[in-house]
Amino acid sequence: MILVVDDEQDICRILKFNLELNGFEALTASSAEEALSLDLSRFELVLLDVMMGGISGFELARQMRANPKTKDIPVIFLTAKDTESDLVEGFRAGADDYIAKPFSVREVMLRVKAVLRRTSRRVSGTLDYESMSLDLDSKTVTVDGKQVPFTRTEFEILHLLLSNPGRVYSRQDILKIVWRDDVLVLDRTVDVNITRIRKKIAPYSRCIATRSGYGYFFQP
Amino acid sequence: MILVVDDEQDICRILKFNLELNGFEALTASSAEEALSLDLSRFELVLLDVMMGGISGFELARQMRANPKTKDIPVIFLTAKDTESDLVEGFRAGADDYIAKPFSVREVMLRVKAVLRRTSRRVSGTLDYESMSLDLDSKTVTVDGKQVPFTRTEFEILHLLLSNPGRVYSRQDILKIVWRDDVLVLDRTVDVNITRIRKKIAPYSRCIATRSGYGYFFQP
DNA sequence: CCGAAATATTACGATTGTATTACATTTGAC
DNA sequence: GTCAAATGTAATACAATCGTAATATTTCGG
Repeated sequence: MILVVDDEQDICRILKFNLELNGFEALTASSAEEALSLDLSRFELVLLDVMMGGISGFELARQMRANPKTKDIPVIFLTAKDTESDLVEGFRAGADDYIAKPFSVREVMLRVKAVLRRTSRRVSGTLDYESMSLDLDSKTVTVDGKQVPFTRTEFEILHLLLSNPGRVYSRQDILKIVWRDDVLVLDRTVDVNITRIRKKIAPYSRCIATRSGYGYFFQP
Repeated sequence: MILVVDDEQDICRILKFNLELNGFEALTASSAEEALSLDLSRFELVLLDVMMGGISGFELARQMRANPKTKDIPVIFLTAKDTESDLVEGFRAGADDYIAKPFSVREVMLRVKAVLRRTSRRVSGTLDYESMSLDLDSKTVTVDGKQVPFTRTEFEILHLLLSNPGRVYSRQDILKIVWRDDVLVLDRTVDVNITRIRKKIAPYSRCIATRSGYGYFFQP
């Protein structure tokens, strides 16, 4: 789900329409205040206008960064201003990208996809939960000090879930991120892999939780 | 120290700012000519725009490869062009990676880290594991006090794997690091060389481990 | 509690990925 | 140029992985 925040209604409409055309879900808000009234943690990405009455886009982004629940959500700024100080301020506020108005819709879509593709999955180091550890360099999983053999697919799924504990990923989300674009696979395949992962991380099976009707998530 | 070469001032500024935010030192140049006026040998990595007035990024990379002092400095190309032939020319000119514009800043940072991690190999001294020793100066391998004849390719691969025990290197990683940039070789070639290495280090064969779907790594 | 829908589990065959061998081509020393 | 070593490719054998379908179990809404 993508959130568009802009005080120009037309821009909100155009972006929402095109995002949906590209297979994304989208919601709009016409001010930072309206955005703040929403549960921001459920968005995967925020497209954010800088110049708005009331709270500015920069300020909203800063507030998002300050909140643990939203600090990792990527933000792309939309702005007519493109002077150096604004760019710097934008990135200081935590921009993942920057698009100057007037923009082409096509360019926005490209950048959205580019940012989402890399969203919040670390590529190096380890992810830990209690005595379970996932090493991104050696691509190994350790439970209670014992190394557990994981296949590539299983590893990638656990990596994804563990990257955002508590966040629910639909089967489609998981398919989009873990599987390559060109392979076509059934939703049910995810279930099977979840079962395999649960079996392998035995003591923590219940940490891979199911949200019936929605998908899966890692439950600390 | 990382050098950013791009004729768009904004891009230079954004990248410099974010590199510094990520703990790197960075310098910028707005043309290949300006870059050449610097002492390139002190940089660990160069982010290089392809399309620039005057000397192109490709040409600058070629000149760097021709100079023994700079030939091993990794280069990441930034480019709006993304057709296959450009990719081929890029890698021929010595690219370690390739980022198409528009890019997300987060992605650039990830790739910078990835390239630096890949290329951080010691060049002198010895690498030891139990009774196996790899001498980087004489380029010889010794197992149980006996010198084992290694070919150049085999030596380089073992060197790489032994540089980061436990870290998984994909076949593409290995190809990029061990083979010359202008040589085009199949992934499967790596398999064959791994087999040859395993045979030669007999007692430690199983230390060269396979991570199916990912690549190979040295297992202490 | 009941039925329907969603999820879990299992087994198995197809697919993909890896190992090994043999062979052809290239390289380099003499 | 010749020979031997080096090295990439292709062919084949082998093994692991992964997706599907069939079946069991759980969850959800009333």
